[in-house]
Amino acid sequence: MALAAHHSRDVLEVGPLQIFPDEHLARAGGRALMLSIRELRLLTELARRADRIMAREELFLLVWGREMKAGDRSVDVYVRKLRVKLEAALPGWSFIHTHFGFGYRLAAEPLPQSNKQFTTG
Amino acid sequence: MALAAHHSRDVLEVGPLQIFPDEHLARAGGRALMLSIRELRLLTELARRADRIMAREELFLLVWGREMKAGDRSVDVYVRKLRVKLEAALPGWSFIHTHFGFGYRLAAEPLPQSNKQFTTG
DNA sequence: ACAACTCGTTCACATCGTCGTTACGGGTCG
DNA sequence: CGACCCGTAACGACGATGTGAACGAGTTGT
Repeated sequence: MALAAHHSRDVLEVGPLQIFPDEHLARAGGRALMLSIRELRLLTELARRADRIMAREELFLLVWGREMKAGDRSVDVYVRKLRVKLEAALPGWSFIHTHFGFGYRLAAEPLPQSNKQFTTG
Repeated sequence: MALAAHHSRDVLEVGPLQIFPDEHLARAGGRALMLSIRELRLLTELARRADRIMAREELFLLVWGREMKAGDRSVDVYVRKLRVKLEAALPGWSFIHTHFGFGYRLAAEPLPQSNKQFTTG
């Protein structure tokens, strides 16, 4: 626990997810994710407060750098994009959790197994 | 102004339950619970007077912010919702106890083991 | 310069979650 | 046993969130 202020040099880890903000790169179980700037930025800010609920307004301010206008759905849309890519990279995991009326929370949680998928036959 | 208002910053603990009112979040043994606004609010108010019996009218006033009308069953319904989620998160524990004719009391109590579930054979 | 592509933004519609309510039945107490 | 208290499921309405798609601006490759 050296210094606090600049997030630089850091690696953010959330379960099998690794995020290297300075390198503009995120890895899922070692494999690099193909994320756009906004996507990576959003994931990064979520990861900085992993396992805590973040309001849309807070996220928007951190990622877009300006106040969020009422009714703006940008955060939702990008959460969706992230979910699709994370799901593709790490099926069986769930990362971005909706807290109705509050915001989103990032945390690596295994998906409830729906044991009907492997019909080993 | 450092008066009563600072329920903030607090963590309410009841056995394996943790409640972070400011963060709109409650945890069961570390794992985040998915509660709605009302549910969280009700749990919070119960937790603030843990182990003491609270009348429905008192709870309603604290959670809904207005007087409870006679015959209103809202508190009962939300107690039920909480019980379901707490039971799912921490089976083997009992949290919200009914005091017939008086109200409810929050306290973490281990469930009496009904040792008939493991038929080891 | 042009075409092909990526990205960000915005919209419209679909789906889901929450809330307050009600009804019914079982539980509890006198 | 009878009156009341409580547990519980279900409903409709409303708002919040999920989702796919269109559009234009900017970028890259040729």
